[in-house]
Amino acid sequence: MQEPRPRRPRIADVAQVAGVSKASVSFAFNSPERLKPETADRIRSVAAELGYRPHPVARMLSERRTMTIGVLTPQSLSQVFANPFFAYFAEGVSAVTEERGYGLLLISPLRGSLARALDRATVDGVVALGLDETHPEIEAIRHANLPMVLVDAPAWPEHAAVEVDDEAGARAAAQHLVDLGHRDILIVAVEGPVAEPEGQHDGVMGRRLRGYEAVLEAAGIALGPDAVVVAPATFEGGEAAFLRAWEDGRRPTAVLAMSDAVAIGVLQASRHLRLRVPQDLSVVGFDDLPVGRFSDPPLTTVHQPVRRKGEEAARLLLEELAAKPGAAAPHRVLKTRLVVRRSTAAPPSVVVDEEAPLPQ
Amino acid sequence: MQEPRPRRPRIADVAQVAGVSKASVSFAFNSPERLKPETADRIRSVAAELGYRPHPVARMLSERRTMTIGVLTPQSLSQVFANPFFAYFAEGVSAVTEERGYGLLLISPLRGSLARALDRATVDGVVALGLDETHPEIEAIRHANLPMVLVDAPAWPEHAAVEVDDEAGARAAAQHLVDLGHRDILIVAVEGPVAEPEGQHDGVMGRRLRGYEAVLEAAGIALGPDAVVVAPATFEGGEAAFLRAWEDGRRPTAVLAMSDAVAIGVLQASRHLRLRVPQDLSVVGFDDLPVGRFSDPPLTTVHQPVRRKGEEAARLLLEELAAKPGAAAPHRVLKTRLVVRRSTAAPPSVVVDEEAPLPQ
DNA sequence: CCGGTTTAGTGAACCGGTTTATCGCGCAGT
DNA sequence: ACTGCGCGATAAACCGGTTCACTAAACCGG
Repeated sequence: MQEPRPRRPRIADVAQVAGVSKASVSFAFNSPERLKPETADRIRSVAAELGYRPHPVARMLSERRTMTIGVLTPQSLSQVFANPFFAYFAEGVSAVTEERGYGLLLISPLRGSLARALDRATVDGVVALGLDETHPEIEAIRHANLPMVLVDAPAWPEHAAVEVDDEAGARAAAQHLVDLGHRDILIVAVEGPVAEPEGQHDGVMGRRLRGYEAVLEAAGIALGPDAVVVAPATFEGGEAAFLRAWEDGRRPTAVLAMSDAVAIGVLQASRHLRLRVPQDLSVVGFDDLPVGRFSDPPLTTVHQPVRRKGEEAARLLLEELAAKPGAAAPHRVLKTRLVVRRSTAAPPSVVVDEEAPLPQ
Repeated sequence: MQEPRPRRPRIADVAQVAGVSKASVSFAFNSPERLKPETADRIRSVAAELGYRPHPVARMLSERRTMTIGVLTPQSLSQVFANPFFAYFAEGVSAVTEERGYGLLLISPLRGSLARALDRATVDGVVALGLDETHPEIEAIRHANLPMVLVDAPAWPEHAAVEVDDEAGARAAAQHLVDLGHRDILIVAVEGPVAEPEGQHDGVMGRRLRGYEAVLEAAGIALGPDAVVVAPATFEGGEAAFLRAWEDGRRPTAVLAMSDAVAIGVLQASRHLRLRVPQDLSVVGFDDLPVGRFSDPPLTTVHQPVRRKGEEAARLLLEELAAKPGAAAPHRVLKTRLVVRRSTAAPPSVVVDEEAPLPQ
């Protein structure tokens, strides 16, 4: 049994019943000081009686703002949510949008097109996560001409941006393994939104890869063709990728994973394979998500301030919305830092050496 | 340097430049068959030149639909995102909304009021997650008179609902521990959106608690005043709650956790305390989130189809939107099922008995 | 009693689209 | 020559609010 949804009362209905003009009804809600208190009260009580609520879309149209901001992702939402990174990031942006009274709209490709989704999105501005310069619709998106702050994307000058020193973080991770004595290291990259053109990695993952490579090459470690495998940025993805590499005959002593989710998948895979971490295999992640503290062993990883990245991006966007146009677009680069927990150690052979002491 | 954001071209501008009426411009986009092909082309090219995109809010207003649906949560978004359950659920709803061309708006309390947030939300319908009958604003929310499907909430008849047999799931979990021989079991409940009135637990957590209690009491296990502790539904929450219980002198042989996130926190706490799971402590979770497969040991838990719950809810909502009003409100109850992995075993004393064989 | 300022409230324009009813026109049929 | 029809396009109403400019009445001191 469904009560027949009655036509929604509009402002004119309230006005008529209360015997006032539309304007007065509007004032009763938005500028009560312009009305005699008892008039305002009467209008409000009529409104309540009729069950009137201002139509949010109409309000948006005339106020010329939506009071909602969008989070744009080039992947489909089900992919996005499968990566715990996103929830943590969203925690950050929602913390500030919520406090400032903004709603949050998720924007993902609509029938294959991100530009189309953006066109349909009723937002005052957008924080774009991982929107690569090479995205096929980049021109259309730029064209939308919305206030936008870019996160984890090669900055282009007219928009504010917040990113992280990925390359330095990657170097720290690689250096840590090299210092421990590892020479055979498997890199597990994560798939971007779209396959990046081979050889011209410019996104976050490209930068991390460059960091890894720089250190390994400096240490005289050659990177064979099977040095890097890619996986979706999920637990399952990491697990499958490592098992696949193992089946292909790879026997690394350490893994550099480009995300914690993937790293935890690798941890699980190594359990299947009866490899002890860190004795038989070292694993280092990237991101430092909360879940990394709760894995066994706790994950050595590159910390980046994911939640703060979200907050910062939201903050920059809201500032841009408040500012008169023409202001400079700030560009923040946050720091990364290696946090060593328990998933890394010297490689097996070195351990053996230590156990059977040799002449120094 | 910001190019001075020029006034956004509107339909009238395009009409004027193209030398046609507003209606024709509209038709060029929405009903091209009503125009001579070359006219439509010309209009579209003028539009492209001017960088015209139909204003989404205006479009919503006149089409009288927003093509977006809301996900409503009584907690703040930063809390919501901290619980991996939500991401998994959202994965489900976004999978179907996305496929059907709907956008997704997150609705959480606005300056303390969920009703206010709902009033400002431009959505065609809402899936409400964990909206309790006892919510202080329940009347106002009902009043919004929006198509709504309730998830994990005591159903009220005029709305579609999808839930899960929480009590049966809880019973299965408790029975599993009892069968293994546990007698001293700590229950870790999770905090709802608002503190539920003591003694009158009607929400999901209340039902789970009833399931646990029924089995334990049937097994002759008395529940002391310190039998249940509560925690936020996060890794950290579970960890802290167990450590606190331990400090208070509790020494259970098993833990019934009302969520996987909490259970994984307990796993971590037990590592700190040098308790081996499952030898010294058994842990069973609830939800069966992906992360549970990746913990060490993999988590014994009550499976509920979280992702499918999201899909189902979204599907019901979209059906309601398409249907003429007056249709019955379906009410789905999905099944739970215990999945035994490696975090549960007989309690320590029993293990000792087995190691030192006794007369059968 | 008068001119000027407040106060309370109104009418109409506006936000930017979609859609319905209508209209002018060229053409075929009688 | 007149009618009817279909095509292509349009004018105007509508969606449901906010706000600007204005007015009528009440209030004020001199």
